[in-house]
Amino acid sequence: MVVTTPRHSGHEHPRPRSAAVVDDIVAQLSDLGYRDTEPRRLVISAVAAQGRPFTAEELCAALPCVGRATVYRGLRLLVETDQVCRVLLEDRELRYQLSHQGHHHHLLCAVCGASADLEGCDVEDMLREAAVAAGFRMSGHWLEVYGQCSECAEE
Amino acid sequence: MVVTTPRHSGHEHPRPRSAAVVDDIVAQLSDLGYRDTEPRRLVISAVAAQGRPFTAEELCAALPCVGRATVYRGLRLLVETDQVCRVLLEDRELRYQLSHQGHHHHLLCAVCGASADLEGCDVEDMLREAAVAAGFRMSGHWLEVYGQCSECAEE
DNA sequence: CGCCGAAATGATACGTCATATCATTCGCGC
DNA sequence: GCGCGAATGATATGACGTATCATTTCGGCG
Repeated sequence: MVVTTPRHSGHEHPRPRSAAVVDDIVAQLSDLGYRDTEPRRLVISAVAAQGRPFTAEELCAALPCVGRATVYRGLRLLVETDQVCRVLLEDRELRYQLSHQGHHHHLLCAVCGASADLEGCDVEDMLREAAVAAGFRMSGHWLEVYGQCSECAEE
Repeated sequence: MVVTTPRHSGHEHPRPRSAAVVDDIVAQLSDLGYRDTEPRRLVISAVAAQGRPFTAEELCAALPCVGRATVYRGLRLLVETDQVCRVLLEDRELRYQLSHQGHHHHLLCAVCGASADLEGCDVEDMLREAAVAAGFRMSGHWLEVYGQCSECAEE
């Protein structure tokens, strides 16, 4: 269930755009029984502020006032509740980013680190068939695609 | 270039089958300028003796007489020369196995750890097209498929 | 409002995995 | 054999993430 953020009735407050995203996520977590805490909001806020896939350590660095363990726990919670998805770089470095939809895969720019969602590509069925041919029952998969985004490819 | 192991002219020696594989790999490394050393042969031999994807640590444990650094270096060399390929489990654990062919993907059994090569499935083209649609130039990808092999699925 | 139990936090210790360092050894071409 | 440079291995280092546990905080309830 996707809950859209309720609009304020009056004029716009000078509140950062991301605040709405944070409130939205906090509300969803609240529905699941997770508390609304200051450090957790800070983590979510920092996640929402990232422009591209980031590492857990980067998040820790961006949140010097929040304990490392809390950052890691918050990140894990967000992944488990599908608010954040994990992406794997070519060198096996693990990064995170806000997830915008259900299951999907990522195109990752090896130069600038930008990511794009891979659309109109359902490898799932293809993989399942190939798995069956090998006598396997497919239960999951991991797929990342690497390349260069249009901007970086120009240079 | 694939070099088949020369057969002995006479009768079969009681030499393990894997010895031929080891000789073969050592010969290929030699062509590339890498020396034929005792510890390296031990590493290759242990790799060839594995029945399924294994971790670097397992290899270290199987080779108590070889230094850890040497095991890791040997493994890295084998990966770089395409003698061994890396597979990634669902929990991000990295494993290795002898590679039998060029670029391909793996089906991994989550129960027994067995692996099978994914045949007749060229996701490459599909991914490349989807990448182009997103304005990316694809340069590589990482794909692992998880499931249960026929034996483990029965239970 | 104030209490209380459970959840959450954070400082820190710990564990794993892999690489860096560097003195010593060893393969191998001459 | 000789010697040079590759290879080794004991060890330090470091990245990354979790476990522990005393303390704090949330939020439901009377």
